[in-house]
Amino acid sequence: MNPLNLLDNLNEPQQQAVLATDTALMVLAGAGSGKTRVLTRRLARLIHQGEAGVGEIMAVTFTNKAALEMRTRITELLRMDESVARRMWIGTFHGMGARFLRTHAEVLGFDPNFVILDSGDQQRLIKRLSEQMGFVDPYWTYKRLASSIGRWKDDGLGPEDLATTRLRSSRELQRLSDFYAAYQDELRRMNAMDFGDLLSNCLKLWDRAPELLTGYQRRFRHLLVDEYQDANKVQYDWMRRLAVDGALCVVGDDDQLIYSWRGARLDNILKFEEDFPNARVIRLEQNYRSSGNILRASGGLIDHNIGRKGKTLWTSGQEGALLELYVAEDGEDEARYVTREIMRLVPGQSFHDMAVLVRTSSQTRLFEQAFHEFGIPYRVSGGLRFMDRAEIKDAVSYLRLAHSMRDDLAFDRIINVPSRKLGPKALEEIQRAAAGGSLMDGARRVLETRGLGPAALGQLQKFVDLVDRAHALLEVAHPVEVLDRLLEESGYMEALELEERRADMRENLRELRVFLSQVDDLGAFLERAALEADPPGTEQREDGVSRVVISTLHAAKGLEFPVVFLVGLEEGLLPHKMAVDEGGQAAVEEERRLTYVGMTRARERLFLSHARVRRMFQRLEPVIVSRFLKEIPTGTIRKRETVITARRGVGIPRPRRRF
DNA sequence: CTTGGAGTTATTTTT
DNA sequence: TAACTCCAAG
Repeated sequence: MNPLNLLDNLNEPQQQAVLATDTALMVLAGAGSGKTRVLTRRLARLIHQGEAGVGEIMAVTFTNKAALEMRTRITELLRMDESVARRMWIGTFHGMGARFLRTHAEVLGFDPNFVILDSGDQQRLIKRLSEQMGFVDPYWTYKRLASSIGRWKDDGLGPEDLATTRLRSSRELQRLSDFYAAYQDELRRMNAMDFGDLLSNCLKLWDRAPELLTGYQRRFRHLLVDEYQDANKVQYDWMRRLAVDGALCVVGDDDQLIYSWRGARLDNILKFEEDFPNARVIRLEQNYRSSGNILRASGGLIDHNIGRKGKTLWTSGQEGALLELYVAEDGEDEARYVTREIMRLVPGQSFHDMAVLVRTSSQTRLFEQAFHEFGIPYRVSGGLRFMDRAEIKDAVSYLRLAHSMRDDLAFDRIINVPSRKLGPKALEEIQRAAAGGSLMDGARRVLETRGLGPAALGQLQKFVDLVDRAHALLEVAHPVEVLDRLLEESGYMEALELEERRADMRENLRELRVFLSQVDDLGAFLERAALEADPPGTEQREDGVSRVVISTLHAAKGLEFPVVFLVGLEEGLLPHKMAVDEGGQAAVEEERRLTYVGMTRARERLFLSHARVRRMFQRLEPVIVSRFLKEIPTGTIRKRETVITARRGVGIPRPRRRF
């Protein structure tokens, strides 16, 4: 497009949102109202008009996918050179945080090559620490500890601030506060930060060195925040401090707030006008995505939420087809139904125009199986991610340890993988020898003092030598070579031979190798490995094959498809049992928003379904239909009769009546 | 001491 | 179903 026509094909409020750059701006953008278009045009215009240089704009998103998307669209819109586009600060909150903190790590007493812990690392550390400290409490499982600490960080609470939380007793308050503080000490000792630290340490950094903040405020002439409704306390503070009044634009939709479990607050939308008194608010309510029926159905559903700002989407488009509801016998039948419909639609639609949206990642398996059986190409997004696979984490841990010897979590993960007969007792000895230093140093000391049996010492020596050699090799060789040597000489590849899933694992490691070969700096690689669950070339798999997308509802936000299957509309799943049991009314409203997000992904056809019985763990449980289904206006849905399969009574067990 | 097997149990969503 | 704990063999 000619940059001069940046207002083409925009409606009145959209144009205003592109042009209003004199005061802070909040755009309340309903689903499908052209938000991304407005956002990219606004940025493109700022650059094109010379109101801000390419490097003076910051755009923050919540997911790497969204960041990449925005970057690509602006680059194309302005026909930017790759080298120029690179200078735009477009990324996730966490990515930006890491970037600031790497640059100024020493201000906070960290080494610039600090390690970023993912949630798995965090959990393992908390587990180890709670065992060490004798923190035993049936309620405070290490998982609960981990998620609570994460949540406190999201809420901007340090160990000293827990008094404001709802805890059972002052004794508990003290214990948790002590534990939280010990956890933070441990992170510091390891030169590590978890996800929450990437944000809260930025605030600390700016407190300690205000001139840095001033510098960045001057630098970033415009700050743009996407999916603003999902910002938590720390992200809000982060954003508010970085943006000078008038240089800020946030875009969000209270009906699509689906991350309150991570600290997102509706409050942010309400507070915006208080914190930026001159702020303008623009509402985008014309929907360009979905048919009238889909809009009416989803609008009827979301109307049942009490806590919302309220807005009414409208379209000038067609009513379109009615939604279809299918009641399946069980989960397998539901998957077969979706398969049949896809086959039926496929002459007119490409596979990649269709998506199956699920509440939990465990639901994906049924669809993968059915699609596999019927030869339907598919791609799973959300759910178990590339970087979470055991073999990938192992390989990355080897690299991490070679990169930073202080990375105790990496050490801990791989010291006995493959088995070196160095079990818990050996590790305990190493830990003792470390005496507060790193495990790597502890290992060296154990070797000096011969603090283990001869066989174990031999193995330990080999391990330490391997890491030392890899560390030295990093100076002169490409990381890929280092990885190859690590996996080969550690015996990891050999041990893989004994694994049952070795073909998969090998393939995954090969993909990791490809990804690694594309970077020239191990630090940059590890950064992305920590922050991006699915690095490019792994998740995207751009092989040109058109594939049906299977996605969790969370991962589907921001996407759209001509055909959407929203499955598992059952109590316990949607709304999820956890939300109903633990979160009460507010949590159910969030589940409703999640359903709303799913429905509004659809452009032309929306298929809903649920089963009559569902296999929960071992057991087939009778299903109660989702309350949300009843909240959808009846005139918008057509109910399809269950197709009675011939195998009924043979292959499909009937729900057993319980007494 | 380590390891593998048996038995048990608990299952959301993601940076 | 996978992830964890517990226990006995080597």
